[in-house]
Amino acid sequence: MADDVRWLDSDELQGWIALAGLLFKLPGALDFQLQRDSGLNHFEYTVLAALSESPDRSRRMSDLAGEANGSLSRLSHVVKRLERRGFVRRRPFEEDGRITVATLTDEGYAYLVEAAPGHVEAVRRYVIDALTPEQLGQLKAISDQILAKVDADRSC
Amino acid sequence: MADDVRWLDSDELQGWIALAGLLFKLPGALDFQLQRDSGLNHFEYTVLAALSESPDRSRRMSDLAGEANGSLSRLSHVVKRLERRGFVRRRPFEEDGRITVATLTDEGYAYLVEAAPGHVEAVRRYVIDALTPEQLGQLKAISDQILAKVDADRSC
DNA sequence: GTAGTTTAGTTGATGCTTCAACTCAAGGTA
DNA sequence: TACCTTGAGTTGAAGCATCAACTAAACTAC
Repeated sequence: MADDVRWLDSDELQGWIALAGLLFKLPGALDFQLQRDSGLNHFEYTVLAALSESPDRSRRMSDLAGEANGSLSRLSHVVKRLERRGFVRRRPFEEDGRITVATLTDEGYAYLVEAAPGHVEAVRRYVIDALTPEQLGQLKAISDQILAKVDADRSC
Repeated sequence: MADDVRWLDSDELQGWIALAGLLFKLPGALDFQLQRDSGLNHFEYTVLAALSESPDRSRRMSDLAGEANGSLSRLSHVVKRLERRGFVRRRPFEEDGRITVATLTDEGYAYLVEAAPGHVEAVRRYVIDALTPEQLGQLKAISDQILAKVDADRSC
């Protein structure tokens, strides 16, 4: 057991504890609003939103997984659920049979349009309006830097 | 359908997308390291760590839930698992039979001591070392402000 | 052209989280 | 005393996420 661990000093600990609280609680709060008002969780919403902004409201599965920050397996399960509810359709891509293209249906689009205002309002209430514009910029830089480290680790 | 939704402008959207990425990916990365190296998830680790810093390594369930940022129900399930593994013990509180006190066992403490260096290293790699000290201070302020809004909503 | 490899996606099992329903103890209140 | 209410925790069921195993298509190279 190496005892040369660089433990966190007081400032580091305080910053980390605050972030950990955020990681535990904000997702739950966002999921709660979406689930209550629209019967979607945050990941499902993100998938629908990503599709709605894609050309032809369509995207291949692995692209979509990246866009929505989830694994391909998770996406596959979720798209199956969304397909059952009539919000998404899947079909194989002609030019390469390995590829599956998911498409947002009109019902799915309509459902997203209903869900969006409540979700945006929640994001505004919890995040945007809680911060100054300057802090929001700081948050973007901070998140990007952390994500870069996480992605570096998990992709290789 | 009211159409007076305050949609997000470009800066707001960029900040939110970056944060959303963080919310989706950082927990997974931390869970992955802990699970692989210690067979714990982040919430379980947090519970053990909270107990280890409590007087007598003991704390009543609802306190502990608050400290670990989880619901009482979630904590109850998790403590049951941790009890099965011999890391925690539970007993009723004499002075008020409604209260349950959870105590970290010696085995649990030893296990936590083994798990801590790897977890701290991951936190350092993903978060602390990715940021300047100034950014870490910003992150604490930002997180606290967001959490205040979330808690205001969910507790009342 | 066929054998092996890589790429894309799906599936099933397992485990964790959440929600609602429940138990049990303690504090009123009449 | 009996009754109601509140508070603390537990439990079971249902849904969701994760992991490993799998299928199938396409490329590679002999």
